[in-house]
Amino acid sequence: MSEALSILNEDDLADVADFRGDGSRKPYFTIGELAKEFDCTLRTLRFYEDKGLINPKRDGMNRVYSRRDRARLKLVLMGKRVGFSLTEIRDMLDLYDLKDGQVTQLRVALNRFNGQISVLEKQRDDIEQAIAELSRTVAVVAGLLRQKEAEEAESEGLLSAASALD
Amino acid sequence: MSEALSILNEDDLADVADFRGDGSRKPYFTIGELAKEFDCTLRTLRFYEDKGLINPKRDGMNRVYSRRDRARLKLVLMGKRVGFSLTEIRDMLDLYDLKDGQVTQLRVALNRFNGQISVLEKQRDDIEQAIAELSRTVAVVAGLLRQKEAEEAESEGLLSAASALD
DNA sequence: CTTTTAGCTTACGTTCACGTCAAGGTCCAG
DNA sequence: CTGGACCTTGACGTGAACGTAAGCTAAAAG
Repeated sequence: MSEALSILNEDDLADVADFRGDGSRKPYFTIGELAKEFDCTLRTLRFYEDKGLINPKRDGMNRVYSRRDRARLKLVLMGKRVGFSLTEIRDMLDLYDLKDGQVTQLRVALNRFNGQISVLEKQRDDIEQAIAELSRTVAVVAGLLRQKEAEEAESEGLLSAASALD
Repeated sequence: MSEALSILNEDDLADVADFRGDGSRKPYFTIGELAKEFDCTLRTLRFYEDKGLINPKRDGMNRVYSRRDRARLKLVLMGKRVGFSLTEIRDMLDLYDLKDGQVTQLRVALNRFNGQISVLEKQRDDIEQAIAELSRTVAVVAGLLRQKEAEEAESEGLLSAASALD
């Protein structure tokens, strides 16, 4: 089992992003620690292992998670938040450790990476559109609210229906 | 059944975004038309109706979708792409047609809108991070590939099995 | 007039992503 | 040495989001 090329290992990626001021630089984690840190259940972590998303070592029976495992988990949860399935996430993670440096393999990987990027860009645009829409609506509602509040303060009388757009 | 206030109806929102040069300004759609347009199944549309996401009128037995229904469907699919559950989406859609103009209701709605906005912003940031990460990786892999190709061109030795696309 | 097309309802099946017991192993404090 | 705390592997259950098949109606097309 050649541990392969591993272009960029997640240690680097996540450890950079996750630089901690405090001195907690633990190299290994138990399943319970990770579950608590990322607010998921033990079952979930075992399930992810079952699906090949994480590969913790063993100390006897017990799972031992490296920083790499932890970083991968982080990516998994990120992926989930933005709507990817676990299998999609596994495929994406697998791209990170290509099994060899064959030229054709690299080409395939590149294509898939780029594909993934455009998917993500589309997704981001969708979200931005949604944000814009919501913001506009917020503005309108806020205006309406101020108006209502003014009315309410002014006349303590009857309420008439004020609008009907359709 | 007072059809209520409906602060911003989706007609406006989506019709703006969806301004078509051609003159196809159909006011009503069949289930099949919508299914084809948005590339989903009839079952899906009926399912969404069951879940209260869309409310087509009926012509006898047959469903008749208005532009409003169509716009809502669009929002549903957008929501799905960015990882929301159908119930979350329904809640968000419900915010669009508030049942009355009570001040407290408006306040509640405003809060939920703003909450939704920050969720979306977080999501967008996640995605942007992922894109950045992937782009960096692409750069690295592309460099590696160029290097490999150069090596290969240099020594015209043996042809080892070059492909295996499983 | 039959067949195709499009739609309907009812209802069971499926996949994903876990939840929830059940039944037990290991180690440490009291 | 006994009770927690923490871990293990099954295995069945569950909610979400549909798929799929069966059997019916109504209209259009050949």
